[in-house]
Amino acid sequence: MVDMSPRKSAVEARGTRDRIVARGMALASVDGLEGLTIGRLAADLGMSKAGVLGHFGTKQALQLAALRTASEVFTRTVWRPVEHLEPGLTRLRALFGTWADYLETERDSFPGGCLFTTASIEFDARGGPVRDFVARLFTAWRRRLAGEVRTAVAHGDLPADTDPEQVAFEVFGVFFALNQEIHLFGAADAVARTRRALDRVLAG
Amino acid sequence: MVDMSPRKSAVEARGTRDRIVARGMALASVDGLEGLTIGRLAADLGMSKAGVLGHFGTKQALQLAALRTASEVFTRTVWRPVEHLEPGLTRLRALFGTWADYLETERDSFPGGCLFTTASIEFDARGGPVRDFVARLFTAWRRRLAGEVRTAVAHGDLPADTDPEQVAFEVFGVFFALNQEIHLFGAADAVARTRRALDRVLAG
DNA sequence: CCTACCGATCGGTAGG
DNA sequence: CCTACCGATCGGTAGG
Repeated sequence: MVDMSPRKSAVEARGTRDRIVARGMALASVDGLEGLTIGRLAADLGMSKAGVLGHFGTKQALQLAALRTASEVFTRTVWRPVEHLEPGLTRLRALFGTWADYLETERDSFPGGCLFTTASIEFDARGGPVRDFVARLFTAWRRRLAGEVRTAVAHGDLPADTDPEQVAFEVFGVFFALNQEIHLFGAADAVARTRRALDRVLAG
Repeated sequence: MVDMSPRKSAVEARGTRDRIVARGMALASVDGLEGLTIGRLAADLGMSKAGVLGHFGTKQALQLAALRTASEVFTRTVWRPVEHLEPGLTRLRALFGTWADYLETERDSFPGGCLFTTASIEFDARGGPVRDFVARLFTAWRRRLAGEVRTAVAHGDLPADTDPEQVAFEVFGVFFALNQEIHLFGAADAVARTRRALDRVLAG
C-alpha cells in the first residue's frame, strides 16, 4: 500500500477516495462514463485534478471504480434485502420491488438514471476493460435472475415449461423501459406500468 | 438559401451535407451524440472542420440533423413497409418484424446500435433541444404503436380489455433488450427471444 | 494532497 | 469549401 499523501492518513485518504467515487458515480449517471472528466470532478469536490487522479492513476481506472462501487450499491439495495425471503415466487416478486425502487429512488446516487444501462449503451460498440466489466455485470445479474425463476419453477410457483433465460431477458427489457419512463419522460405512473408488465412476464 | 461555397454548386453542397450527416449518424451510434466531434468527422470525410461545421453552424445543429435523418431512416425501414398491410394484428406483427430487422441489420447506418436509444440515455438527464427532440420521437412512436394496437383490438384480433399504452410500453422494453443483446452481447438467438417476448406481450 | 506544466483536441470564428 | 487561428478543456506527468 503506497501512501498517497504526506499530509493525510491512510484512513483519510480512503475517505477522500470514497467521496471521489461517489461523486463520480453521480456525474457519470448524468453525462456518461466518458463525460465524467477529471477536471469537473475535481472542481466539484474542491480538489486539484492531480489530487483526484492520484487515487486511480488513469481515467479508465476511475471509470472502473465507479462501476464497481455502483455494483455494490445495486447488490446492497436490490439483492440483499430479499436474500432472507422464502425462495420462489415470493422472493422473485420482492426482488422486482427492490429493483423498481432502486430505479425510482436512488436519485442521490444516480441522478441521471441507472449507471449500468448508461454504461452498456456507451460501451457496447467498443472493446476494452470497461465494456468487459459492464458485460460481466449484466451477465451475472441475468444468470442470477434466471436462477431465481428456476427456483420458483422448482417450487411449483411457476409453470414447468417456463424458460428462465427468456423470463430474465424480458424482465431486463421492462426495467430498461422503466428507466426511460422515469428519466426521459418523468412519468408518474411508471411503477404501476412496470408492475403490470412484470406480472405479464411471469404469467407467461 | 445561402451558397456555402464559391466552388461547389448547391446540388454538390447538398450531397456533401448528406455525406456528413450519414457519417455523423454512424459515429454517433458508436460514441454518442456528444462523442461525435467535428474534428473526427472532418478527418473521416477528408474535410476541414470549418467545412463540416459550415453546413450546420453549431455542433447541436449537427446532432439534431443526425437525429432527424435517422428518424427518416427509421420511418422508411420500419413503418413504411407495413403501411399497405391490412390494419390489425397482421400489420402489428409485420411491424415487429421490420423493427427487429432494423435493429439487426442496419449495421451500416448504426454500427453502434439504435441511435435513438443511445440519445435517450445520453440526454435524458439534461435539458435542451436535443433532449426535447428525442423525447418527441419516442412519444410519437409510442403513440403510433399504441394506435396500431387499438386498431387490432377494434378488429377483434386482440382482447377487448387490452391496454394499448401498456402494450406499447412493453414492446419498447423488448426492443431495448434486443438492442443490448445484439450490441453488448453479440447474441445470435436475440431475434428468436424477441419474437417470443413480443408474442407474450400480445398474449397479455 | 498541491502547483505547474505538457501536447492534443475541443467547439467555434475570421477571412477568403 | 479552405487555412489559420482563438480560448478552453482534455488526460496525464513532474516534482514536491
